[in-house]
Amino acid sequence: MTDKQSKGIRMFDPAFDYGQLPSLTGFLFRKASLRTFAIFGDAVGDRAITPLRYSLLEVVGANPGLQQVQLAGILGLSKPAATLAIDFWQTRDCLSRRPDARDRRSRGIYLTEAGQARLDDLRIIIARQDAQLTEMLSEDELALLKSLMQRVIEGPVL
Amino acid sequence: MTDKQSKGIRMFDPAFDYGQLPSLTGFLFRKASLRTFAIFGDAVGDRAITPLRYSLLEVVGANPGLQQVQLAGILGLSKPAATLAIDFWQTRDCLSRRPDARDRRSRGIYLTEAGQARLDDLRIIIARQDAQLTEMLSEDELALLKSLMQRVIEGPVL
DNA sequence: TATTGTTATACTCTATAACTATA
DNA sequence: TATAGTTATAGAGTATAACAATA
Repeated sequence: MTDKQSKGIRMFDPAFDYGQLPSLTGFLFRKASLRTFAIFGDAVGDRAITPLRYSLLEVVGANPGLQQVQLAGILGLSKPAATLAIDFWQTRDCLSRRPDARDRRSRGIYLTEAGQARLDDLRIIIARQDAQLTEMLSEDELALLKSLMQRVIEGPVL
Repeated sequence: MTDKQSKGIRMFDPAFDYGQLPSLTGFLFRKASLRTFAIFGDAVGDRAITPLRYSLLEVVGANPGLQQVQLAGILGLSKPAATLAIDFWQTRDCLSRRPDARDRRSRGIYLTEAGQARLDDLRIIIARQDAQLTEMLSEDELALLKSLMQRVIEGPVL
């Protein structure tokens, strides 16, 4: 690979045959995720701030005081992975662990002032890069894409 | 997490606020990829056969005799990662490395007979699981989703 | 006994660097 | 000198198991 910038990542090389891959919706999702991840990194600048870590900050901001096990559940992480993700932001003075008076085993997770400021910044940067990701679609097409994606994500009604 | 089956993975817990995450197309792609990966695993049975490893088999099947560096480029892998992915299938008698008469440094990658049979099986299983992934969409909606996804993946025309 | 959170440990995946053999 | 492929090694990221404190 000669170019690490997202613009340089070619998704399909027309010189080769990809078999049935391009006809698989799941394969398209994976490719779209890769492009998302690439331009996410370009936009945020700091490669340490991954989509997962940003998600953690976003969820804490929207639900102050959650327990670590709850955060682990929401983000689909094991307890140790949640511990480390929280450590990441606490090291950077963006999150704090506060003792819970009612259950002294658990600790509520909160944004610090710096964390709130960081989140405010990131929300803007990331909303902008997300718009860039879909800039080739009209407003109607984007709304349609999102509603179709939502249905696929939620899965079949059993 | 109490249920590792794909059906048991709930994508959004209505008890919590996800901030701006659900409005980000990139976040939806990531969720859709996770669901794809989960039901891929369920469908294939063998957890060692990842989407990447299946992709390798598919590309080799469609382009017999490619060099390893070419495969690495197509799949977005480093050379060592390509070596290991090819090793994986060679160990299972599905791929073979054949010397290239014109350049004795390189080796062409080919499906073995067993590899062709394995690929034939996998293609069917995976096409079926892919259809399952989008079973809540009509044929027209699915076609629309795919064409929108294609455009997002290809990126802006610069 | 069960649960919250941390630490210890191991596994997978991927990368870069160093190496061999060719070109 | 440069390239194809392998091996050595290291760094993320994640998981399970064991542990301490508390319920």
